[in-house]
This record gives sequence, C-alpha cells and structure tokens, in this order.
Amino acid sequence: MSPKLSARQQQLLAALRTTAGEVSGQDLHAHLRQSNTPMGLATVYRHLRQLQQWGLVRCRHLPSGEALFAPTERDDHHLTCVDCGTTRPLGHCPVQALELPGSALDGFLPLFHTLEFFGLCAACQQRQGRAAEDNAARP
Amino acid sequence: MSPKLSARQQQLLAALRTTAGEVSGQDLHAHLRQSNTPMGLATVYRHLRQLQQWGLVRCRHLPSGEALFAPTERDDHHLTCVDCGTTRPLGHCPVQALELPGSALDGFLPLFHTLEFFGLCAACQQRQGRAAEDNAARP
DNA sequence: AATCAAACGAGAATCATTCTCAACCTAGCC
DNA sequence: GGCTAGGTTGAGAATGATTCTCGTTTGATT
Repeated sequence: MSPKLSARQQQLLAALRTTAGEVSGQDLHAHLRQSNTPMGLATVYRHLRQLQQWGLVRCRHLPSGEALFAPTERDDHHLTCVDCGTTRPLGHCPVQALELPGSALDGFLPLFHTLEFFGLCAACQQRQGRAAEDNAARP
Repeated sequence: MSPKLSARQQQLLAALRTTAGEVSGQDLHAHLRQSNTPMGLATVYRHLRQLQQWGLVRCRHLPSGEALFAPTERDDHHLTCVDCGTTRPLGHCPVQALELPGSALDGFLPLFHTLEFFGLCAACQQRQGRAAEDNAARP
C-alpha cells in the first residue's frame, strides 16, 4: 500500500515512536536536530504530511491550536477540557468494538480513527460552580 | 452552566446554525459581514473561542489545515480520505450507544465528542492500485 | 447628563506551516 | 572515473489563519 519508506522517513517515524505521547512538528524538529539524524524543518513537515497520507501518522489539534502528531499504531484517545484545555489520555479505545455498517462506508477503507471527548474537567466544574454562587450572592 | 449569551454571541451562533455543514472562521466572518449583523474578524474569533469553551461550538481541522466550526448540537461525524483529503459525513453517530466507564472519566463531564475515521476513499484505492501495477510492470 | 466598565474592530503582530530554489546526492550509464 | 537526470534537502522567504493592541464606542447605572 504505502511505498517503501525512504531513510529519512524511517528516521522520522522512529523518532516519533520513541517519544512518549504526542509531539508538535516544531518539537519533533528540535528533537531530531539534537539527535544523530538531524534534518531541516521543511523536511520534517514534508514527511509528516506524506506519512499522514499513507495512514502511518495521525495528527490532532488542541483547543489552543497546537497540532500534535503520533504514530497511528497507538490507539490512544483523549478527554479534553473545553475550559482550561488540559487533555488526558483515555485508558482504552471503546471504538474497537464498534462495527461500522458497510453500507455507511460505501467503499471507504478505514485505516484509523480519532475519538475525542470534550467536556469539563473536575477542577473547572468546581471553579464554575463557585463562580455561579458568587454571582448569585451579588445580585 | 454557560452564562447568558450576549447579543453578539447569539447572532454568531445563529449564523453558525443556519449554515449547512461546517464553516471556517474566515467564511463565517465574510458571511456575517454581508448579513444585517456584521461584525469584525476579531470579534468573530473571540466569540468562537468563548463558545467553544462553553461547549456550544466544536471545531475540527481538515488534513489541509483548515479549521471548521459547527454547533455541537449537531452530532455529525466524518469519513476523511488521508490521500485526497475529501471528507464526507457519516450517517449516524455510533458513539451515542457507547458507555464510558465512570472509572475512566474520573470526574470529567463529557459535553460532546468528535469521532473521525481516516482511510482511503474508493477513488484513491483504485488510483493506488493502478499505480502499484504500473510500478510492477516497469521493473 | 456624567461615569465607568465592558465590548468592539482596524490594523499590526505572531507563529506554525508551506513554498522556493540553489546545492546536493544517488543511480545508472558511457 | 566522469557525466547526466531525477529526486531530495534545507535556509530563508512567504503565507495566512488566528490573536493581540489599543483607541473608540456602547450601554448600563446613578
């Protein structure tokens, strides 16, 4: 399916795999720059895009706008607080169990998915609760 | 939970609700600019961010980098081709049925979610198949 | 009407990402 | 070896969506 990876692409993917969690393009570049396989920023982004097209790399965007990359073989998903923006991994993937009806797919070949829950973390719920009380107390 | 919406915020949300599908910030601004409730670009983004924090608006990023906004009450999800980038709505949401174990949530209050499948559309599978054959035929 | 705080918007600033293009490999061939 | 064609690289410039700044406006309250 995906053609053979070039040496550079393998280095990039390897670097991505060794990082715990997700990395931004800039960070990945900084990290590679200090490794024994440095490469230019343009090259990092070029291959990141290519690997995404081949379904080997996924990318998600935080509410802050930051783009984070990770290898797709990690089936990680997240809970993200819409208020404070903290994001935390979800233990295991509940989508594996899901069957997509073939009729819905209509020829589409799924390679991986992203699932993300947005809501309020415990801290922000408390903070908002307090703020609401304060408001009520000051009519 | 979310404080009362200001007039501007209601206009913005209304505009978002009347557009079919999803809109980029720029497009929404352009659209409002020609309506009877024009507003500045800064204001559009300011409130879009605020509404996201209140869980009323969601945003997803296409592989092309474009950011698209939609009201969260629409429970739409998508199939996106990693190769050509076309994106197509999925009939109905298979996540509704999912139960998240409370233990996994640990105080987190989910408001909405995003689910997106990435893979190859029928056309790109064919194109790749042909390319592979071409390669095999030219050793 | 006077005062004050909050909301607005034009334009500047930011910054991740993409583009440009000259230099540089690599493989195949003479 | 020397040569060419084709693809890859990376420094720096360009892009463009989003955010910030800050003087102005609005609107609520007294």
